[in-house]
Amino acid sequence: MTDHKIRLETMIQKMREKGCRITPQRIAILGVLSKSEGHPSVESIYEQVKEEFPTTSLATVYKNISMLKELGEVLELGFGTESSRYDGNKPDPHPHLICTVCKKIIDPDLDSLKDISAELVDETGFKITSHRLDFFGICPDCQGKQLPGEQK
Amino acid sequence: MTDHKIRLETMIQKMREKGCRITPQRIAILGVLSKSEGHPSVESIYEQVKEEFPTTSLATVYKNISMLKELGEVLELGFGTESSRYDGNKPDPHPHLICTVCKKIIDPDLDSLKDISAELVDETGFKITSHRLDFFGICPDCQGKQLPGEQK
DNA sequence: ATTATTATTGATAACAATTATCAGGTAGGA
DNA sequence: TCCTACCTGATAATTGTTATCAATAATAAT
Repeated sequence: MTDHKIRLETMIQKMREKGCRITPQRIAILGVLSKSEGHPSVESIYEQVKEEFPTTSLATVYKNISMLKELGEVLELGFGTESSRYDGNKPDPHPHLICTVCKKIIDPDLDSLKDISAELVDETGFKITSHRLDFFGICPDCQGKQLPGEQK
Repeated sequence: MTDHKIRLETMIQKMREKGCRITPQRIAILGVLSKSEGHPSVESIYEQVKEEFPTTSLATVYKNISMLKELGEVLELGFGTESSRYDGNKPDPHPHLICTVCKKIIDPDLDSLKDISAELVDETGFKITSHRLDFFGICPDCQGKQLPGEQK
């Protein structure tokens, strides 16, 4: 069984436990989330689900994602006015590296975060519940595409 | 001369250099930004400016902040759907610690970030231009206010 | 100081992502 | 199979922010 199949089953199980009904649209949305590597937007999920269920409404996608957020099964990455991106495979906070040109988002390996977090608790007395760490830059691909001499 | 006076003069000077006109409303907005410690929202800046200039429009506040962002003189902290908060005193990216109860934002001291950033460049080949690091939690004050036995 | 130019202001309309509403449909238990 | 509550789909409402535009006022030139 592939990773994304396992992840899909896990999400379906979580929903069942909460007494949610398992509809075909819901499975399709969970499916897209479990199989995508690239932190899709709602719009992107919507487009993919519509291939299978052409009558699907955008509202349905939003409602399901909202439910998954409450269940802690999806991580939302909001970016100001731009539409949010979602991670259905690693729902716990982790660092992201975002290309500001092509909007690609990748998960770098960084484990020095825990130390920082512990340091903060000592310093401030906060009870830390979550965090968000994003690095913005230009990926190797997009650096190559830049015209010579072009700045930015 | 106080710190915030110096900061105010710096911002006015930056504006002049860009050929911007120095209006009373503009000075008032810069004044609020330079003197506030608590990362104000647009709404909060608006309220403060209106005390001095009651006819001020919200649009004017937005336009001035937008201009300051372009000049690199103010740091915007967006939080999804909630309204953004602004730092006019430390416009370069730095970590924040946010109380999810009272919405207070403080600037903790953390300098291990540079190492992480350098590590990322090596690993991924990205050209990193900026970053964002936020910790969410409950501040000592709000921990005290929680009712005994109350969770979350 | 007066005038001309043009950025800025203030009021409001427009916008875009997300959320709420609600009638009709359907999953899942009796 | 039938019931009932949840879910879907279509669309209206919401909210923070941006665009529009006529009137105003800051600056440079006279």
